[in-house]
Amino acid sequence: MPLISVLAKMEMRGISLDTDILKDLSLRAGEELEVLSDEIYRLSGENFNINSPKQLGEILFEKLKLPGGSKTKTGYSTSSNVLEPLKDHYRIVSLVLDYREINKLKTTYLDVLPGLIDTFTGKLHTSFNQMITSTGRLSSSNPNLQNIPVRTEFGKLIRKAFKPSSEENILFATDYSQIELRILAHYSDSERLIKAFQDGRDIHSETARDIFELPSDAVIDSSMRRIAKTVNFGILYGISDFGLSRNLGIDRKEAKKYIESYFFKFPGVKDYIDRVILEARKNGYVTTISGRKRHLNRISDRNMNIRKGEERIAVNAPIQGSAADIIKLAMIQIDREIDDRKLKTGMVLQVHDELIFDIFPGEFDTVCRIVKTHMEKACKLGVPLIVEFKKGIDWYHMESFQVL
DNA sequence: TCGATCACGC
DNA sequence: CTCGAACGTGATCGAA
Repeated sequence: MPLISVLAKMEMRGISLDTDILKDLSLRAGEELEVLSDEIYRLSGENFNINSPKQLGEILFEKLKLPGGSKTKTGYSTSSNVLEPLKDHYRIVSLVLDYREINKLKTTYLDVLPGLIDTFTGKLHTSFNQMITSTGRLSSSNPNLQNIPVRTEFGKLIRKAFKPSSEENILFATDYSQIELRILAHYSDSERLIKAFQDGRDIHSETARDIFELPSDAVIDSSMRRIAKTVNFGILYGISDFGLSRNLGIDRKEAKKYIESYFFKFPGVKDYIDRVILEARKNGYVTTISGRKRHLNRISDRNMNIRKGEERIAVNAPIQGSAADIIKLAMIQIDREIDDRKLKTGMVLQVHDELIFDIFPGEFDTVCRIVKTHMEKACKLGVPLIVEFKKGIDWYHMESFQVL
């Protein structure tokens, strides 16, 4: 039953890393940083440490008098939340954001990962920690391979360096489709949510139709879908009108309207939230689908900030934690079957709702079946669990495909 | 050495 | 009227 041996095997197996690719990217990043910092200094009229939020804040908000005053006790906030709205009006802000992105990638990944390759195995070996998180998720450290960039194009290039263990092998990635929203559908027993998943519909577009009160055949444009997607994520995290308004860049009134119409259309979700908070107050903890507890000792605290914070945790922990339970069960079963069949293919990474395998020649079809079956049947919910598949010669060139 | 800030992932 | 997303790891700054 234990997961620990599965994790141990993954850690020992490691993953191949092409350091030439990272060295090349690091060089490019260095040149780009040079150009960006020169231009930032020119526009500032002086040299300073761009990596120092204190110095940067003083340059932007005192010397150059950009709008957007102080925010923290230590001085001006220069977080991307603050800088993002300014970047179209002030070139220096746009350059700073670019600098931050490139510098992050260079110092956290490009210049660090090659030095962590094990001299004996020639591979990268992470540590998967089971005893760290409060929800039951795994964490990964030294190096953290659960936060390899994917969002920006330059960041995604880093994934070209992650390769299967030989030229003949294939990298294979599977991920649960919307597992947390499916768990919410299961717990809330929301008729509309369950129906949407049973019919295999795009859940964010469906949500958009509901909160904007559109007919079921209405075409959903990208901005409506984006709003609905943010609302869905907000629900999972224990939503508030303030949080949603900040995330969508709209005023609080409007955010409140979205939330109200969401709860009107998905009353089961509203009930779930109320129910899980009451449960936390009564028991002092909430539980996941396999019975893991998250203690919430301050759920009835007099301080509203603390209380609201605990309530958000009460809403989110059963969802995030159950997703963690489910993928762990799948990992154990997949590992056992690979072992029983004496296959050489091995699991190499887990990224919360995603598994990555190093597939050996001749084992592809077998492994696809095994992984699909165990992931989709790991837990019986009120909605189907669906898994999506990708394969490729490295972690960048991944192509979707169907497993029947 | 360590808290604060920032940014990467889900 | 407060504060303000859930869960992590890690690089860097700068005060202690």
